[in-house]
Amino acid sequence: MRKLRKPNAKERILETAGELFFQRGYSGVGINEIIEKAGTAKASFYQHYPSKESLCEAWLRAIHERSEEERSLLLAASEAPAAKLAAWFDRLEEFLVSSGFRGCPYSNTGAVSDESCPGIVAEIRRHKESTRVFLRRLAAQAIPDSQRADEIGDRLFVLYSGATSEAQNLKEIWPVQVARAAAAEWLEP
Amino acid sequence: MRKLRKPNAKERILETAGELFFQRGYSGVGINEIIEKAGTAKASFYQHYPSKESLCEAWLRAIHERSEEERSLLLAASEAPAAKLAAWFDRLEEFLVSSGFRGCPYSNTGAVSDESCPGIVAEIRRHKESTRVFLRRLAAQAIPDSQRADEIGDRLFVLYSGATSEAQNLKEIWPVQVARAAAAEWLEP
DNA sequence: CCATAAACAGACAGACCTGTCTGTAAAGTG
DNA sequence: CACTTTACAGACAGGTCTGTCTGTTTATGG
Repeated sequence: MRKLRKPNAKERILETAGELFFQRGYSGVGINEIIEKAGTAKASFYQHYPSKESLCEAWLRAIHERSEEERSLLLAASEAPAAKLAAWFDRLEEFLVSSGFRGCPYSNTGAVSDESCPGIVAEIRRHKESTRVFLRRLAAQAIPDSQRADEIGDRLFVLYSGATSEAQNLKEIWPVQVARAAAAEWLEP
Repeated sequence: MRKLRKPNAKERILETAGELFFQRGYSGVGINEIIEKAGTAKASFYQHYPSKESLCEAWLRAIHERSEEERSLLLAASEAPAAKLAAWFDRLEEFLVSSGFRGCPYSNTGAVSDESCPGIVAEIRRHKESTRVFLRRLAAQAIPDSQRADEIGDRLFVLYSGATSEAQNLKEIWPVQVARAAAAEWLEP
């Protein structure tokens, strides 16, 4: 029986864990399943990640960085701010539909994490605050009054979160469409 | 050693489980802890509830009925619709603060429940749809055009959900205040 | 007073969990 | 070829989980 050694166990683990955490939740997936699906040994896992919690942090950090890139591109684009916002909601809609309405990875993870996982909680806060900043900047591109722009940005943040959450709970897309319509009204006064 | 028999084991279990499920999440609490804190025997538990899942359903049903009562009272009150809505957000704010920003029990439970728990998922949908209807009715009291009232009711629903969710994630109250301000604007055009 | 229902106590099975450990095999590097 | 790094294989400990089972005790209604 030949034993082939595949490189990049760390990345394979992160990739696999990401899919599983997203689909079934952090608490619903075990290390054993992750390493089995990733095709690695348990010893390899603990060589790269000191614990399951640290793997979760790495996952959240990874998807945070990907979304940060997208947002930078969108902010710098030459479209009208309202069009950018609409495109952003379009992306959310496509994401939710194609992933089976699994909702926001951060909120889902936060629902099962308390003060006993400070690293995870910190990643969630970091991402959420960053989302808030992004939406404030986007609002600022459409609204001259900076105080009003911050207020609208915060509203967009809350609305976006609710759309994601309720699309997940109801397995329906209308919350996103309702949110997009409301957001559009805020950006063209 | 005297063995005292306490009546109403079923209710004590439901009460205790409700607190624990709410504080630490459905998946974070085990039967053993519930019966220990409730002061009952395991056999007593399984005499009343066939499974942990059925206990969770009973819990969600119980808090759903309590909130339905509150909503009926609020809808029937003689205040102005905008005042009712403000009062509703006030209640949400107080609830979140006093409970340590634990968020929405339904959304939290939904984050760790998939198609393997159909009863739980059904309870969540039922409550969320009922919340949507409540807010549509409240909107209808302020907005004559029934189509517009439904649209605003749906927006209120999404906004309310986002406020609850992000207050939980950030452990801050401003999402609720932002949502209340936005909601107020919708109700006085 | 006796029969029955409801609650108690707690052991047990069987599965799963995280994390540790020992040892081996393959690849890269000098 | 020797040496080091990386990955594989899998047993193991120690714990938790749900759910079942046996048997005992208390209260209540007829």
